[in-house]
Amino acid sequence: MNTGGDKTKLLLVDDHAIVRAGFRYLLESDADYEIREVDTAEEACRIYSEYKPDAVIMDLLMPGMGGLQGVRHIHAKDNNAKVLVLSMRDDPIYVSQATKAGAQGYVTKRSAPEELTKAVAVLIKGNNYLSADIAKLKNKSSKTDQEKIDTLSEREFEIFCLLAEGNTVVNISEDLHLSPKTVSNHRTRIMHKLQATNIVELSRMAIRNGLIEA
Amino acid sequence: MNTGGDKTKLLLVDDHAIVRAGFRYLLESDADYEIREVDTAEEACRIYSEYKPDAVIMDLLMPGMGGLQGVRHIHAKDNNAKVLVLSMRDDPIYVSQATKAGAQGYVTKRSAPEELTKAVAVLIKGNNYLSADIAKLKNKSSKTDQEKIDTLSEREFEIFCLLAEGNTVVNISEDLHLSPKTVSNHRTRIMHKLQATNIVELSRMAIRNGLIEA
DNA sequence: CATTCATATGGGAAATTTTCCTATATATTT
DNA sequence: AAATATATAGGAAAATTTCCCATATGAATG
Repeated sequence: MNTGGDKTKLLLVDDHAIVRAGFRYLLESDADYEIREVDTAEEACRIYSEYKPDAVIMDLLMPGMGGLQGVRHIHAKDNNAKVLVLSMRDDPIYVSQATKAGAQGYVTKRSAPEELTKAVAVLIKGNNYLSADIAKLKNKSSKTDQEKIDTLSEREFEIFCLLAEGNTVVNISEDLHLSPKTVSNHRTRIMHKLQATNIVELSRMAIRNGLIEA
Repeated sequence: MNTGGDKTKLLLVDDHAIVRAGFRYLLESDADYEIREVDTAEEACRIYSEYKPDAVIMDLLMPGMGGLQGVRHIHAKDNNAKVLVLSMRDDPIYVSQATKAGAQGYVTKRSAPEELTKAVAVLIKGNNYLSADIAKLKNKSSKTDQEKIDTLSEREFEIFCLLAEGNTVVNISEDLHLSPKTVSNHRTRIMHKLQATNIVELSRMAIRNGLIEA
């Protein structure tokens, strides 16, 4: 923990030196932290046990194992570890993934500076923090992609993947020995279930969720 | 190298044990290799210098640094390293990337078993190997995505990105204050120039090339 | 300077695709 | 036995896409 009178220790994990420098600047002007920086999740895992930081600030998109894996590893080492995830994306795709991996907080590059320091303070007190813009986005799309995809029947899921890969209705109907009408109707149902307004949204959803590759 | 009388040493890098097992089986029934397996590119880099394999067989899509990075690292360690890239995708998107990274060979999961063993043998003799199906695909789509995208005019590129993000023709026409007919005609031209047969292919091309996010 | 060329713009008509509604068959659950 | 979910597909209307054409404009070229 950090029960003594010594400084609160932070570990800053990001592959961009500029981002680390920015975060360090913000944090140091907010409170008297002791901060250590590393540029890979691998390195973070390596020094975690030795450095024993009060909180880790972890970027998600990094070369190597990536931040998500990093969070998992650190959480495995110390299930009281406090990890604030810093996403360089706008959308909250990784929020639930990060939470599952063991993160207590989630902010994006778009978050206001005060939010970033506040998030760190909140985590250190032992609470969770979800950035305001992310919370808003999460609400907007009330259901996650995964939840929507889960409502598809087996056949629908099969056709969903084929459509997402760019196969045409006629193509699929030939592959599956069905009438084009059948596939076309499945298609419409799938779009409804996934709340997609066109086929491109559907395809991107499949890509985002790792069902197919771009 | 391996000038002595000892066995030819191979390093098999793939995160799927089943694939490694399959490759090992094929290789062992082809020649008397000494084979070592690892499941990450990181691990491969770590043991490369110590194991000094005559050739490395590397999958591209792996958790962690990924195969491409792995090839680069190994090539940096030993610029005589022989690396056969094993792609789990059908399309040859990564061929030039892999070659640039320092790979001497490229085969896919679709390649015939004899091709896989042949590729390894060819590499060890010091030559390059490109699998037949990949060569065919490369010819068919003689132009790379980038080259095709480069043929788009400014307006076309603008509309290309909007379409790729899932905007409809009518939507775009309103945004750009154009007739839906105009955008629709642009759309058709774009599809021709990019040799896409439908809008999903177009979108995936944009995602693959980092123009938009999934 | 006239001409050629690429580009941007859109109309018209045909072809295709998508949607919406309906209906049947089958399997599962209650 | 009845209700429910799913897979299948037809018909008709609506929407989209393609293809061909035409015009306008600006840049490049002989």
